Amino acid sequence: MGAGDTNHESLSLNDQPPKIFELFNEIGIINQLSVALFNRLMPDGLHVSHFSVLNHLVRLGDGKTPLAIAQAFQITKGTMTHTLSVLERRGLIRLEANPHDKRSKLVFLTDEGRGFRNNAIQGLAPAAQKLSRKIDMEGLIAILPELTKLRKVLDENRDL
Amino acid sequence: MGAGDTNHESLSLNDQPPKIFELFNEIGIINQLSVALFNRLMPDGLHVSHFSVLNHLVRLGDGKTPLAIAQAFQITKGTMTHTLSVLERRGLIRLEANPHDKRSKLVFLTDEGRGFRNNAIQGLAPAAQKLSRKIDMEGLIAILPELTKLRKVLDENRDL
DNA sequence: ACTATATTGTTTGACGTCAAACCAAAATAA
DNA sequence: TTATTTTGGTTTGACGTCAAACAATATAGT
Repeated sequence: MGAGDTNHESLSLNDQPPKIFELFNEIGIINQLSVALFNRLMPDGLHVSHFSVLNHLVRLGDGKTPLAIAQAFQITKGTMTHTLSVLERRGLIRLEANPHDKRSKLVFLTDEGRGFRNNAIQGLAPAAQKLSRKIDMEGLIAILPELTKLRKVLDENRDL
Repeated sequence: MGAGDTNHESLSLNDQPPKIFELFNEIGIINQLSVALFNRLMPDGLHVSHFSVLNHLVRLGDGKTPLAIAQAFQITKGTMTHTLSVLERRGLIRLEANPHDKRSKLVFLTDEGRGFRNNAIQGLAPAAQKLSRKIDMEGLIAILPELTKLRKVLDENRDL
């Protein structure tokens, strides 16, 4: 064993970073590059987070509460307040009072919101095509379950 | 085939999201949760991005240019300017003129910077321990090469 | 040498994100 | 019913991140 090797599995001061850090690092870079790419492809200077919300409402139906949407994306409710305010300012959603709970609101898509979502999908298509030709889909689909497992562990351990 | 199914592989308006989007989504959530976790564990309100820079300089040696560091982390040079300004304000690095190129600077660690990095590692250790007991390391290490491949493809296609 | 082009770093402006403090309404307990 | 606690949403303040425009220096081409 090398000098300074401490024989427990934590990150000791001299070690090379353990594989798990490498993994988080790789995931971080993939996230940055893919989000930056998506953002560049979004119309009107909007971001993938806006698209995600609109897409969510189209696919699962609107009339959801802000909190429910925040939880679906694992972001804080404060962040969702902010995202929704941008969407509302641009006229892509409408916020209404929740008749069953005066603390809360319900989010509805406007026609413009649906339109934006469809445009964004159109705009994404060419890049998705090009990318899909260079990517090993098989291999990536194969690792998806492993990532899902990791996500669940992290989700269950937010209080570490 | 269902009505509206268009039979090309792009994201059509009625499809469920293709697997590749699911993958990016899962990666995004893992990134958010892990970064938020790391940030919470960092001393003095600093963030994992600051730690990453200091750690990079310890492991690979300081006296690098800001641009070189930015490229190592795949972030823009503007972002690096900002990160370095925080580190400098806190006295964790020192910026010097580059004698070989008057446009450029060199980044050096201070003793405080090394200290911060070591503290951060200490602080990380307990959480890393707990997490490592709940994580399937084997499985994750196995998927690392697949992620690396994806990262490289994205990196080579920033201009999509 | 001189001009045109490329590169390093900074600035600006718009978004994202979190954690923590805060308010109002609802749910629960006393 | 009244008091206490919990919950949905907003606000604040500090960071991250990008793209685009800019200044200063370096390099290449002629």
